[in-house]
Amino acid sequence: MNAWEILERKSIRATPARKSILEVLLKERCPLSYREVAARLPEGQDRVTLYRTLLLLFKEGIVHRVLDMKGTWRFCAHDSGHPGCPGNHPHFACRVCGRMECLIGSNLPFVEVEPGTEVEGKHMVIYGVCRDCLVKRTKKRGAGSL
Amino acid sequence: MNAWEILERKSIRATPARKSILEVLLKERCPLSYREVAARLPEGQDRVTLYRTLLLLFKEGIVHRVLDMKGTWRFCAHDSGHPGCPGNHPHFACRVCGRMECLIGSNLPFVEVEPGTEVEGKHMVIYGVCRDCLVKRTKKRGAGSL
DNA sequence: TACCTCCCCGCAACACTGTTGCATTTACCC
DNA sequence: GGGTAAATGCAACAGTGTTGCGGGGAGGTA
Repeated sequence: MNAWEILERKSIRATPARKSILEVLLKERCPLSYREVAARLPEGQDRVTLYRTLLLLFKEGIVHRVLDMKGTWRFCAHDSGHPGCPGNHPHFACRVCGRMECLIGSNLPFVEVEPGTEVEGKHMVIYGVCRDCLVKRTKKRGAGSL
Repeated sequence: MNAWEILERKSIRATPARKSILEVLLKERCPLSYREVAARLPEGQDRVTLYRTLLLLFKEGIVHRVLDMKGTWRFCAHDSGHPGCPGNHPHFACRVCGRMECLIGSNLPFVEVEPGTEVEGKHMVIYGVCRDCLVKRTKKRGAGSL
């Protein structure tokens, strides 16, 4: 399903700004910060419109969002082929390149809370160094020690 | 163990600012934001010093920190009676009052990541409405319907 | 087609968290 | 008590995210 169809199905006006923002998220399958989305949009896109659109897409359930280790929101769209989407999975954040990935394979585990508490959702971020950055680091070390 | 002893044991200069900040965290057992810590300190405490001190306490392993649902760091000190402290447990964040609690009872669950990835840590936040806020809400509704 | 209304967009301004550089002051060791 | 390295306070900055407001465009109605 493309951006236009998704917006149409939710009865949201498919304006150029919304279409292009959603297209960016549909293309990149990992959670992007507002800054990363902006970098993939034609220059001149208003900052506030981008924020508002991301929030709209989130509230409509079209994308999910997760906080990275810097405290900024990242937004991600998966098509409906993934059960439990949007959002019901842990995420991995690379400390080196800052990239984040959805760990689609596993669902968020159950955690017991104090009785009488109303649970609305949960977030889980695993952080460390991704494979690409580990490889780069190893290569650098190798070159340096020659 | 009091603040002075903790700092002494880690060979950190026990300045008044550090002692009072650590005392606040030792007293309140739930993760506090810089703003909440500042509110519990005598007025006039410098913002930057507070940030630097919180970061120092975290890096020294005296406190742990966790991101709340607004993307701000919260710092928390537990004494060493808790196994896996500091930090190896999920947290609960109340959407209404903003308060956060440590779910000391359970450890962070294992999650499988892509092979070749280096995992350094993980964060888990369960969000919803805490018991106190639920009670208040119920009372309000009750009063309104009379 | 003309009009009208609602919603989207862009701009300006703001609040807040967190960081950096630098000069001054302080705690600790001798 | 003096010297030194570290801690503090101040000013300034960067970045994220929000709010208010006016203009303009899309879509519906007559």
